Amino acid sequence: MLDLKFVRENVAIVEEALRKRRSSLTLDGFLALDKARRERLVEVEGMRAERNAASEEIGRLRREKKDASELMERMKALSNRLKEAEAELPTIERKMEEFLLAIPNMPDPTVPDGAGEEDNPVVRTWGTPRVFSFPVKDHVDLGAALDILDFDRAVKITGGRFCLSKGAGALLERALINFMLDVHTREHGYLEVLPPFMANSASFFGTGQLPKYEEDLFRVAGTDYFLVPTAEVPVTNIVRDEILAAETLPLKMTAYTPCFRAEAGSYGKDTRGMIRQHQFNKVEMVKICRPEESAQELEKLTDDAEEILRRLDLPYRVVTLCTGDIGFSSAKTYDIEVWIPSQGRYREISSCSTFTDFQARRAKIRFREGASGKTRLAHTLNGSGLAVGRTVVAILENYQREDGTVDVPEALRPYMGGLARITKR
RNA sequence: GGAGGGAUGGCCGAGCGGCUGAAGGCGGCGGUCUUGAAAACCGCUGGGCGGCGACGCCCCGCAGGUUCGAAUCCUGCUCCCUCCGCCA
Repeated sequence: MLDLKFVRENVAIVEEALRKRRSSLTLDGFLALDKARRERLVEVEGMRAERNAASEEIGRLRREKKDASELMERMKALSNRLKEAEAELPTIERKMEEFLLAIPNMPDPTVPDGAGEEDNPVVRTWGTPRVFSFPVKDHVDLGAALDILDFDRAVKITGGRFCLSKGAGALLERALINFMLDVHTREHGYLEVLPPFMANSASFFGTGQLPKYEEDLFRVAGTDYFLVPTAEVPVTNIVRDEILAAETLPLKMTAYTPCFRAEAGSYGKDTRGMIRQHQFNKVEMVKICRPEESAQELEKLTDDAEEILRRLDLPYRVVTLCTGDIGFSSAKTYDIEVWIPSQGRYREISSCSTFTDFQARRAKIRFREGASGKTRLAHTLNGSGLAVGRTVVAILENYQREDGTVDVPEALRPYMGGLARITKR
């Protein structure tokens, strides 16, 4: 959510940002609504002030055992008029709220202008895609032949866009989770947390998934709970409605969770394999920091995610999402894309964003400035470190051998009981 | 699931319907004292909205209601705690 005052005073700038985001939203009517609200407010508050003063006077009179009945009579009438005047406010305020909640974050000035994915500039590339001397298989064929990925059984158990991992496949998934968490906690200074895998609607409002993106979520029937689509939701909301001490910042947390996404509107996209699933594992990194630090923290966060790929020796590149491709709550996002041999292209495996104070304002995440004692909104950031399912895809495909077996990356072997190669049982 | 008890500021904790945005304590900040620190003493110390400002308004779990006036009374909801039952 943007600051109401900022929107009021910078309508042209906000509309320019919306245009750059290729958003169809306009601020038509916003200023009129805001004006109406303030006029009403002045009127109502004036009446309240009068009522408060009179009530005090009545209290004084009664303590002095004097008659206050005439004043009380007058106040009864005022009170009724006040109720009428107040009645319109909630409607206006609800409309204002809807307006504000629908406005996406302002893109950072360094975010390049562009319409979509194809306009995202490449920031850097690491590693060289391996040249295979044999026809490459994709992870579905590799996984089926090795009997470590079973999509058919998953369909029977649940349905499409689910996966059943078995044997070395399940072990690989578990090893990756442990490996990623260990690197982030032991070497990058993050605190490991294991949050609930469901969160209430207040939390989803806090990080911006609600009210706009409910159709992407799985709701637990008959409750106010939704399955988490990313650990960002439960972990960022750890500090919702809190005023943090400045010296505790930056807060750096990492969490493993499964992620549940309805993937509405992605029919026909990535239907094969485990690139796009309703449920996938992910290790997430979340930071809460001072506004002055957030730009630098985004760079570090992105590097923390890249480090995992470097350790796994998987070729990747980093792109900056352009204004047309950036997420609703994000001010700036780097996507890390890993090389997928079967597709001959890079695919997103991590998304690292700074939300500036956009989430913090919604979730009321503040900190107390040591010097002034003033409370300020914190900045929030998060990034995948990494999406585990897609890492499995990348490893199977990049480390495949001609005979259909798959080498285990050096860094993972200690996590897999020393296993150096995945072969059919 | 059944029966009780509770929800007040950064924390603990008072609060007959008017003098309570809220006693008192702790913590924090500033000062006196001290070579320095501690102790002692003094003062300050919640969040938000509107206004250039003086100032005004809102907030005692949430939402309604009663009343001239609600932290205090009433209704509904949410959450927490204790005991019993069930259960990984």
